[in-house]
Amino acid sequence: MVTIQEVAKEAGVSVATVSRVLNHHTSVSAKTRAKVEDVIERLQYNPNMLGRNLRCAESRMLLVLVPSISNPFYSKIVQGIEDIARRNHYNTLLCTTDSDPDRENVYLDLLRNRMADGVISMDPAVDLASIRQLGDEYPVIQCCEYSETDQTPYVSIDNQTAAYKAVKHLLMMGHKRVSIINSDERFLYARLRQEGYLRALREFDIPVESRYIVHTDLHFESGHRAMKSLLALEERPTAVFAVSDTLAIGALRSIKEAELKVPHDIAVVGFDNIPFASMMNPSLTTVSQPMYEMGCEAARMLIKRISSPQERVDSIVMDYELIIRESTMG
Amino acid sequence: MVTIQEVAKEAGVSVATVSRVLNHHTSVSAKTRAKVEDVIERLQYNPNMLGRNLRCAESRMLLVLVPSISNPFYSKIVQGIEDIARRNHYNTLLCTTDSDPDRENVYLDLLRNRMADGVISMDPAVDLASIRQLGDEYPVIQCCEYSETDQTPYVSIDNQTAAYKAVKHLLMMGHKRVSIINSDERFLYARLRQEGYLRALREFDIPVESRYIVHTDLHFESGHRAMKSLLALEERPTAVFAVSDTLAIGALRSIKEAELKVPHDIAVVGFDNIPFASMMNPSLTTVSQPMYEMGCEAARMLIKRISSPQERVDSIVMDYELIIRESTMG
DNA sequence: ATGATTCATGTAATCGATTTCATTTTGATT
DNA sequence: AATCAAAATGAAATCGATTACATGAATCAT
Repeated sequence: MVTIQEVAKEAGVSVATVSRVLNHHTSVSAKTRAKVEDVIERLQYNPNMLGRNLRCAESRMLLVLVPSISNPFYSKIVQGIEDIARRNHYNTLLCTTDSDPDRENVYLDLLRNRMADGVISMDPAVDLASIRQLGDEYPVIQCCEYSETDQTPYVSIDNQTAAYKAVKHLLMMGHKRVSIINSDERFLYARLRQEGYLRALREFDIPVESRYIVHTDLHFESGHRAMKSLLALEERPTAVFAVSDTLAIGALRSIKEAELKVPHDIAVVGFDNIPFASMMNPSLTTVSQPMYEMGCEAARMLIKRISSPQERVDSIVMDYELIIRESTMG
Repeated sequence: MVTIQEVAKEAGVSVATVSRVLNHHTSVSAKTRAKVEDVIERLQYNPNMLGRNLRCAESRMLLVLVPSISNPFYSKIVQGIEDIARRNHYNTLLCTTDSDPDRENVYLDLLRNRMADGVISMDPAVDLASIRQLGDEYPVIQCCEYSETDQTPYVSIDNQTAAYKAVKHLLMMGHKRVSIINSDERFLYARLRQEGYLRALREFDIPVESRYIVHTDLHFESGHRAMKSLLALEERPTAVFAVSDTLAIGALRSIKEAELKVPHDIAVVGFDNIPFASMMNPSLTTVSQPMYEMGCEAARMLIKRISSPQERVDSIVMDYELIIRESTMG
């Protein structure tokens, strides 16, 4: 492996000069610069970042924690993060936690071990207490999911109102028996979206029925199963609000298997507007979050936090949009 | 930040001893070990991996190149890679290239800059010449896509036969006008799958018609558009083989918009068996690759290559399975 | 021509770990 | 108690870069 020393020797200069050339310092004569660059080219020298990073006490890596990359919701966000990161000469370390605190902790060690300069967490199952504590010592940003009580900066949308509007859309179409397929209420977004659901029902004077409220995880199969149980009810719902498109897609499948028609027999609303939502048959009404932009903002916030740790960064609440498609409008 | 020096001083030993404790060397007395571990705990010391890695001339990072993480096909493979990597104390650096050679090259610099110890490339658009060259100097494994001519180890399936079987399945059901929605023939998998398609037609004495062969990229919208143009043909096909589930899903959407029935009017076969395939309406017949296992194997091969560079690693061709669902069987 | 100033370059310390080699300590054997 | 091998520990070199500081050369104003 070619090192800076060999380049220096070959070019007949000191390593300091080579380093200056590498880092585009001004105080190198054009002649020397040319000579060094020539040798670099000829020897095919590539600087060892471990050396540089050790010396500069940075890794130029951003840690990104997602529950899973199978959920396309996250991939757009990650794209935004990556674009901003790359533009600022950071690389991203994308880690899937499967919402497992142990795995999560292994990854957070990368921060403690200086292999990453900061972290963006999108995992709702994150141990919020430990994130808060980590946030005291390291740059941490939360994306989508966050804690209401502590001061870790986050970027998110108004989940409560978004859910409220989605459910209101169903109620305006005359539905009286509206179900919610929710994920675990441990997660803030799940609680908020359920609040939105309840708020809409209240506004339309519709009594809350616990049999219409189901909890599960975010997999297709779970949505499938949840819907199946709802369909088995004596008075089955005529509309369903799923807190994630993946759940809604599973639900659609269940409804089809029961040989019922969407939206005629049952209307379905999802959440996230993943690319598949528009491809479903019927296509899925859903709440669209500005995923790419959320990723960008999260990355910007993190980089700002890293480069000026004393400056405060404000949380951001972004806009969303209810996208009405076939699954609610025949 | 707490360093090994501070731990050493606090514990009243040399840094060498602390290092030995960290690395579980045997020649440390139980008493000293306990004392040091105590201090480590008390000071909340976390070793700086940049220091260690510089010294050990390794980064313990595996670079994984995928065209995009929006395609769920890759996420299962990546899971396999990650599991094996973590088990061997490697972290993975997941990078999306968007099949852009420039971006790809930026990521390969991570290898040259010693921020990664090896790379698994899944990008079919990879510049094969540059990968081969890289393979001479660094540990490189190709996954799914590979080069027939050079010796970079790969893990893949028999794409030609898999495609052949998929198309044969359509022909056996009596279809005479079978179309293929393919991606770019620059890619080996695209060429092989097309060969399989041709082989099946030949076997059934069906003349090849170029209007039934379309090329595009892998996005939904492209499948959607491609299908639309096929439907506009005077004699439209009665069956379609799409070389990717994403294309097939776009095609399904097109067919639905044309108010035709699948499989009654047109049968559709996809490729990859992404999780969405079984959720579609109708559910999608497709070729299932052992994605998770392929990822595992690729990671094992890469790690082997890294730890014993002189030893040869053999390429692996894995099994696949044709999964027949509603989109071909009413 | 001289001293001050700027510019280009080099020397050597430094980042935080590991590891070789030398030295000290321990403990068993006689 | 003396001897010696084995075990435990420490001093210092090392990985490959950056950078503070020193130094020498060139430029400039007077």
